[in-house]
Amino acid sequence: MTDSAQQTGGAAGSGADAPPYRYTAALAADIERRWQDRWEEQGTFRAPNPVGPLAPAPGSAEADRLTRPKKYVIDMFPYPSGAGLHVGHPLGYIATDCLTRFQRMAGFNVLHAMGFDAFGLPAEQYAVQTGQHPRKTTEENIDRYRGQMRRLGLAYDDRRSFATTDPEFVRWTQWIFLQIYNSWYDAEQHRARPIGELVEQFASGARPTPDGRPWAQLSETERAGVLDGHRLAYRSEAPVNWCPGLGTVLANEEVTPDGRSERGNFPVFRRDLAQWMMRITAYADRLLDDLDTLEWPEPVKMMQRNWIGRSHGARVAFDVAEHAESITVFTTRPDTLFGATYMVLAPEHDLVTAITPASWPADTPAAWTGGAADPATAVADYRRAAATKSELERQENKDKTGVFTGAYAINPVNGARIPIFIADYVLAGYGTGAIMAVPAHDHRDFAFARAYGLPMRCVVAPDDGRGDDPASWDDAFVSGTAAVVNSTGDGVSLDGLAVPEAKKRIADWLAAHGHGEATTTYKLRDWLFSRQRYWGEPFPVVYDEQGLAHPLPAEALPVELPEVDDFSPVTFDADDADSSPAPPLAKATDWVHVTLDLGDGPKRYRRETNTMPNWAGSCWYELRYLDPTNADAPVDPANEQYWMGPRDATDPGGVDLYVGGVEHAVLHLLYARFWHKVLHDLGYVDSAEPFRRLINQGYVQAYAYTDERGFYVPAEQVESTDDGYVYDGRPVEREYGKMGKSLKNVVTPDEMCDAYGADTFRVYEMSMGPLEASRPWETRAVVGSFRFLQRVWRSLVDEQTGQPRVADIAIDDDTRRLLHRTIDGVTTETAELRFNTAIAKLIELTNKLVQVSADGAPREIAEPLVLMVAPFAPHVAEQLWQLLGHDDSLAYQPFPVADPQWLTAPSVVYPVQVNGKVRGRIEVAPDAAADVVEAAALAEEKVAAALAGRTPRKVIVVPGRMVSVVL
RNA sequence: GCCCCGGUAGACCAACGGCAGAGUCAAUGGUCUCAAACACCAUCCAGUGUGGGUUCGAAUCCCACCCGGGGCACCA
Repeated sequence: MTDSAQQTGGAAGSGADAPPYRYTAALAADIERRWQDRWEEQGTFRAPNPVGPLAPAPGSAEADRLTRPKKYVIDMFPYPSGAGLHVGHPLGYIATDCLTRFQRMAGFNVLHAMGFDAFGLPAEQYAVQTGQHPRKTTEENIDRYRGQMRRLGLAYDDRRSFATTDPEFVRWTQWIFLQIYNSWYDAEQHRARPIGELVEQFASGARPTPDGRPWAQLSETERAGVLDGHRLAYRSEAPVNWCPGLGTVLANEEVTPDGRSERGNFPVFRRDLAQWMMRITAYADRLLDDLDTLEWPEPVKMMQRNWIGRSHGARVAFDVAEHAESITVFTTRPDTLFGATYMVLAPEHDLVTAITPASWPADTPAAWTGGAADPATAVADYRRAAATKSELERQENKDKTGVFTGAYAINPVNGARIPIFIADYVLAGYGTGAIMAVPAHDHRDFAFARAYGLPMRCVVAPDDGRGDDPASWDDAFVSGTAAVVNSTGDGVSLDGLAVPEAKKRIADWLAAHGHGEATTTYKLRDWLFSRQRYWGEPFPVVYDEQGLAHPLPAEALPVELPEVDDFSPVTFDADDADSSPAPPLAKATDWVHVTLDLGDGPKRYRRETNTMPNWAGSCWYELRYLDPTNADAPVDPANEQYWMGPRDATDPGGVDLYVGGVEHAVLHLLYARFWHKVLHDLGYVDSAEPFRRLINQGYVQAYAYTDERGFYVPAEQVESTDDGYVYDGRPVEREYGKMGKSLKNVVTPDEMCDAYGADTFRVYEMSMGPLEASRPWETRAVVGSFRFLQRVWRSLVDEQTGQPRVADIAIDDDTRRLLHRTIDGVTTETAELRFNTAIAKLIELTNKLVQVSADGAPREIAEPLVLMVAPFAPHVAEQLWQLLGHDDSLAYQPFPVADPQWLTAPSVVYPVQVNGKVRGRIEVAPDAAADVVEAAALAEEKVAAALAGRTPRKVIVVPGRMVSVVL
């Protein structure tokens, strides 16, 4: 496992007697440094904007670029961690860089930029430990990232880079927050509108207030409360995910299914706390439906669909027998209402206590009571047991448990008395927290009914031959298409209807009789937007003495973080569910208490001390690249329209290509879509979606090795022997996974640049496989890409003198055909991001070039080869281009175009199959008619022998491909 | 349990339904070298996870199963 570069002291190709101009790591480093400097000096990759500070001077080269079609291609920007980049991180960056370099040459105006998602926990935790300000840590890390990226030759527009922590960026993040705060969702028009328009509706009486009083009679506090019920950003006292171990609350998306924090894996508790929320649920339908307009990987779309979790069904109200209460259930199968034989409430359901009677009804089966003497005890015991069960235990144990409440409900369609249970298989947080149980047609209800001896009633006729007696079934019969039976009651009959029609009829009946209505529920919940952290965007909000929130005016932005001595929130024992959040900003009392004039004279106010979650900046950064220096708006509409606007009526617009890891499938991508849609509704952006096309790059994974004690050993020092893997003379176990410090298997791009140069590293990463595929890192294989570039170099440059050895040497037709086939293939493959096959074709052409270049390289091959290599190995390509006699950078040289004349061969060899086996080959003209080919095939010696005089039943000629003879 | 993605040479990966190999690493032999490394030349290497089906013809399309990776998981 020792790699060759290390054996030679760190730099490949170097040797005491190497020719002075051999392409070695040292020469590559020299070339790379030189071209990186030149690109920077000349602003080579600056993309012109239509308007604003980045608009080109008339008549400049950039002005010409504006006339071309555009491409906007970015990667998910990184959080700059203290560890720097390892070889896995830049996979996507290199891919978009190769693509955009190609697109520039192919005639597009290309916007390619990179920034930093720089708020976040690690810098803050470091600050807590060391006292170093997170800004300082962050800036140091960003500098390091910038250095590493520059060294890879990534061609970004340097004017468009920023960090989300930059005060100018924070200013617009806060500004967008205020736009969201000052908006409401008009469910009739399906779009966000300014809150002022809602106020007008209330004031004019066009929209009644919640309690019917005229708007003018409401107090200021009451009005604020009403409006908070509509604002897209609002404060609410609601159950939130409180994580004592992190000292902050978390969004639902940041909590794992087993109830722990995604970061840190600490326990999370539900607590009622006043927090900022984002009304993302208002956009549930559009976030779901618009997925269809996006070119995204299907798994990502599916994860978002699952997360939004829309389901259509009905709410049905069941009266409780001998009670004034009624219980509303949500069901997706209202057509099976006649099959409901019991009801289940979540243990936490509000009405449980109210409906539980003092004693068990007569004839209550012992199994239903949980062994308790009375229902109240049974319910209390069960609730306690359910509460102490962890989410994980609930999941692992799928056996249905529950207990009878002693109460009965009345089925509205037939008046049947059905027992009401509580059971933890019904979740408090979904639907209404109550279900009607239809054991014959639901797997879960079936299992519960079997366990507790509850009756079943078949109301959908099985069409799989199992018969219509549920007692004889092994499981529920679930069908969305079969016919409904046994469903005639109080003025309604569903018998004979197929399930979809039955759903509709019963919904109409329920609505007409006041028992319910068709409805839609979602798993998606509003987005918790407060964090008790220091290193985040402050909210641009203050509170007056009554506690009413006041947004700050745009001129007051950005609200900057105060300097503090202590960056830590008060953290608690990770299991201390009773603790309460205390944000670090609350300690900055001079900052918190301010005197402001918000229009009615100077008054005392208190600042919001929570900060925004670190998703805020990434919700809109793709817009800021478009107009990074705009001081009047997040982005000028003309610039947004040019780079991201919809292409046609069906196109949502957005970034032309977005590359990043699948781990952001729900969180970042859902939040960013939400903000974008709000900005779209309010008229700030033309595009309806932020990211038109998305590709998830694979992971670069690596082997890690553990010794007999289970400790990781440095992977680079492990050797592979016939007896297995050995470290320091002792056998070690190999495992495969992520690259990371703790696994001691990190390889950095800097090491690869030292050993081979950035161009080699780029070519290697791109030739490892398709972008979407994960692949194992193998340092020793990098040398293959190095050899390729070395062959290109050696063919075109004299290793002794450094002079070009290119000449106007004639090439034969076969070579010329290979050249044009390569151009054709590389163009297609590169445009489609199939870089591995594009590079393979370039290697093939290079190998041919080596063969024909004994006395010098034919210019006819050399020039297009250099241009085609350029997207992948830009530095060496620039150097060669210059040696070929060109003064300008090749960044905007037209990509070679294949001549169709040389794409067809002078003759075609057809394999001839007889009964599926290849028996011979014939060579004919490429445009030979089918009957000519057939005649030639049948006449071929070996084919004729195989035929042995028999007449073929059938002869198939596939033009250009093959001949198949069937006997 | 359900849903995705993937199984092709020792490894990574190619192959519009048409001769399984474009390319890379490794291995083996050679050239160069005092020797090695680098470099170069040459050679070796699989019938495509398994079983069916469709077809003149299947790695490719269909069905079932096995293995690996990922996602969801009592969502009514």
